[in-house]
Amino acid sequence: MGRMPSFDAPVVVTAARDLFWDRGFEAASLADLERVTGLGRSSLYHAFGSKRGLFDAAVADYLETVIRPRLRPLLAESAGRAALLEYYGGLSLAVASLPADSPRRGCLLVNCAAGLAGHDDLARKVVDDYRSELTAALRHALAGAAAETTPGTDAATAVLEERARTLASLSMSVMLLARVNRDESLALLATAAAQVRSWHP
Amino acid sequence: MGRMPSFDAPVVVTAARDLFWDRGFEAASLADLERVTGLGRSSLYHAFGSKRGLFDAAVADYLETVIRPRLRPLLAESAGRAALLEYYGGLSLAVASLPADSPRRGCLLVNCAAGLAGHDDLARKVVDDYRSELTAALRHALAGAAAETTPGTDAATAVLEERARTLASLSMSVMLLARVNRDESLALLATAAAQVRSWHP
DNA sequence: TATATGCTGGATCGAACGGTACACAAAAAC
DNA sequence: GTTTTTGTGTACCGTTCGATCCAGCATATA
Repeated sequence: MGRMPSFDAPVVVTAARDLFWDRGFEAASLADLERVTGLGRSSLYHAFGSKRGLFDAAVADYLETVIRPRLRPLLAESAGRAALLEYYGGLSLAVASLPADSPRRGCLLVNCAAGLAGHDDLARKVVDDYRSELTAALRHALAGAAAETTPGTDAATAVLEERARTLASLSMSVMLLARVNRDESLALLATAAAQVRSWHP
Repeated sequence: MGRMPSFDAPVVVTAARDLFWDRGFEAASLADLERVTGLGRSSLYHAFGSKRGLFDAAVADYLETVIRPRLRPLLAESAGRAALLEYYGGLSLAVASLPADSPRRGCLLVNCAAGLAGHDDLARKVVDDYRSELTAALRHALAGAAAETTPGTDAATAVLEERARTLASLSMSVMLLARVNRDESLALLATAAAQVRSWHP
């Protein structure tokens, strides 16, 4: 009973997500959101309640369609050295192939860490959960790699933790630099891959 | 000829700098700037021309009074292992001692990288110059450390470059995380110091 | 077809935004 | 003391912000 929405919700969220990705939460205006989604204010507010509601939906979409597909191979049972190197390869391809004016440069959540998360506890938690998830995925693949290259010896968990933390931080810096200096971002990705190779030759 | 300013310019710039540091360029309103500086709009515009002019002055002050004093020891003739470890020690102290609601958490320029620098070429250049300066300082101290621990052998420049890039990236991540998860930020600083120790035992 | 329900377009809201105009006050120059 | 130059306070500019309201329309249910 009642009229059906004339838009496709996932498409709208994706369009909004790319705008937030590019501009950040505050700098993305409702006029911009109307433009990129093709929806009027009424529909936007009816469907998402507020600008923040739309942003939250965009973040959820970002995690599910951008972040997790990238991390999934690192979490596979068999993940190890090769999965790590493919992770960096895929990231390099993405950074290198994006046009300079693409809205999808860097990472929505890394940008969020420097912006919203400074004063919004909810946003801070989302960003920290992302960091945690990224670190866990890298840790898992590092453990697998250690089992491959030095079979039989359990890697010291302290070493594993430090390496995972290091790689996660390098990934975040890569995303930060992607908006500032693409060549440096790519060089950093190469450095991260080289680090993995030196740990697991 | 003419009236003297009734304010101390460096004090005003410092106050504005701390606000920009905390909120970022766009989220710091003129009303906020009036409040923290104690000056009226007229005086602000008369002295700095625009909000952006004040921001640029704040960035210059930030580089000169916050960044460069920290990097200077790394650039000393004698800089090496000890200088690097002291650099991380100082950073740890700063991150650990700042109250959770301090405006001076993280790094103004790292925040800028995720915000303004995305669409402002001038800001992008300032941020990239900062990255370059940070990397150069770390590279210099790493070269010194290599000369200390393995005297006589010139360190391979490629290795030096990768290590400098890694440490610079870790520093930027530390600043990013300082606004999100202080404990993780400190853990990352400890990891960076441990990395230096493992390279130069 | 009648009705109930929910989507949509457009107008509009009050608040906040960055920026400006101008009269006045104060101090240096003469 | 007069003049000249410059800083300051106040009021206000037009624009944009996120958000809301409401009339009208489309459609699933009965």
